[in-house]
Amino acid sequence: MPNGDAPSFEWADEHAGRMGYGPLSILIRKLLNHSLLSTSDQQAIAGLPHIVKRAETGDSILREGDRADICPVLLSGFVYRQKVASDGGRQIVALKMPGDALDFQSIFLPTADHDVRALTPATLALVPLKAIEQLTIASAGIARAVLVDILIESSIGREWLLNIGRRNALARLAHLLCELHDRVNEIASARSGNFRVPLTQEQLADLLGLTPVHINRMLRQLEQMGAIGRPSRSLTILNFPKLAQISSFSSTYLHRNNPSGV
Amino acid sequence: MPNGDAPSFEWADEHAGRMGYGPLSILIRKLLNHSLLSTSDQQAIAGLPHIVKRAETGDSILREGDRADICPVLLSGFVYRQKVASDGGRQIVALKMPGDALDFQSIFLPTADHDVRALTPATLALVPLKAIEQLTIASAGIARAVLVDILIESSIGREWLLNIGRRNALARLAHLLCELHDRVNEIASARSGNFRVPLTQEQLADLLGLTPVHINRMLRQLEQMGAIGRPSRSLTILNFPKLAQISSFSSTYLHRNNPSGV
DNA sequence: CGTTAGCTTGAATGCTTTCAATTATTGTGG
DNA sequence: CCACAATAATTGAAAGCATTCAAGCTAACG
Repeated sequence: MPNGDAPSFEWADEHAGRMGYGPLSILIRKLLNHSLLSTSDQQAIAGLPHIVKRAETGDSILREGDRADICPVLLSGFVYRQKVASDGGRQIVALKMPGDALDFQSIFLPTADHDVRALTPATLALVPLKAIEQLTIASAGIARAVLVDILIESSIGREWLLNIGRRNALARLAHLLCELHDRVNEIASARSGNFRVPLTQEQLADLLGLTPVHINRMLRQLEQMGAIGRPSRSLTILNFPKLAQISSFSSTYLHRNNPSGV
Repeated sequence: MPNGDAPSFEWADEHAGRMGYGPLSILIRKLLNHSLLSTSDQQAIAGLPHIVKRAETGDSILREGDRADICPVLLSGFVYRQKVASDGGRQIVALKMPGDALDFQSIFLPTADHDVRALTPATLALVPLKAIEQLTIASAGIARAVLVDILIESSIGREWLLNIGRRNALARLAHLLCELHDRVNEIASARSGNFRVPLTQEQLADLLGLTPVHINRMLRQLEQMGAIGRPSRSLTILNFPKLAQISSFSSTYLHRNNPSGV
């Protein structure tokens, strides 16, 4: 049982229920970031049957090999996908933000190929896959929005491959922080500086294909450059432009267009 | 102009026109590997308007920043996706095989986030995106098949992240070769050993986040272990089990299920 | 038959890891 | 409220895997 002290990164809660759409309104908001949805589409999503559930840090939400029949939607908190190598080495292969659906994939691919775990305390809406599948069949607009979501995650994955494969440790770390900065600003109303990154050094290492020790040294370097701050045991972005310069960051791969601009 | 000597890896040609479905029959076969398609769905795909075009090794098929209105389908040969870092470093982020559609993404995301280039001489069927989009709207079965294709590519991308992020050079290389072996056997009728890999050492390096020099040394090591052969300037897989053992390869991430087994 | 792209090799360098030990922070229980 | 345990962060030194640099070689192509 968690005590009542919610950690940061619960912005989703600010919006829960807004627009009269209930918990799933955050999913609608997220989809509207890149896709157009008719009022009836939005109502259909809001009306999806679901159970709200709480997950604590580290909890497993989906396991490799599972055959899921529900699709969790992240209402608040952060979550990651991971794969584990035979020698025990772990690689985090995706980070998901509030409003993201975590397992559209299981609609079509029966067995999960990776784990999903809570990065921070999180709240989830568990939606039956059947219900989502029916919605995508009933509405081309919703099908489209779901697909765009999947395509953007793929695009991010490709950028990560470039990041891990071709950048040195410092640039790699800076690049990840830039992406986090941009993605978080997408859901929270943007306040450019200062954002507390909810990742331990070990998690950063598993995200970037490095070791915790080396992450520590690179963080210190970024701190000395004034790019980040590290009050007590946390990590904040202080100078986004500097991070972007170090990593040659360009956000085009995030595909954040206003959908009207089609 | 190419001379008449087709390189290896033109298996697609063996099937062109088979089943009376014309050039796109290979796309249908590929989709049938993982999805069920009604006869009318298959006919609809075969009937897609298209232009057949030839691409030579290294030709650019799609460029980052492009706004494509056609989706190339790979009829024969191999193709890869790449991203380029600001320092010129290149990362190959996907390999595509005959029968694969190369740019479903542009239906929904207007600007390309990566390049697509020919790895070998290749033939393409250029299909108007509009036509594909209409098909996916008209047939839930086709929409599903297209989506599954995208999801499997994503799954492969996640495995690549694990491979590059967490395995050493030798295992990384062995793992890639195992994947190629399996994916090629999926389209050609499987003959387990002996398969000529159409990648230069430089391309292998760009695929695995390594340098050509180190690839060379790792190849020699694999050769000495009897896992691969290197007649003249080419590369063949001799001992798949050995490669699988070196890299702890498991093919589940390829999601090759018979679609009837749903 | 020369040219060229791709492959091979050795030596030196270096980025990152590994190992090992210490310090700091958070949370818990007395 | 303080002591204690547990997790996370920090640091230094040594080792190692992979890169870089530079040169020579080989196969393929025109």
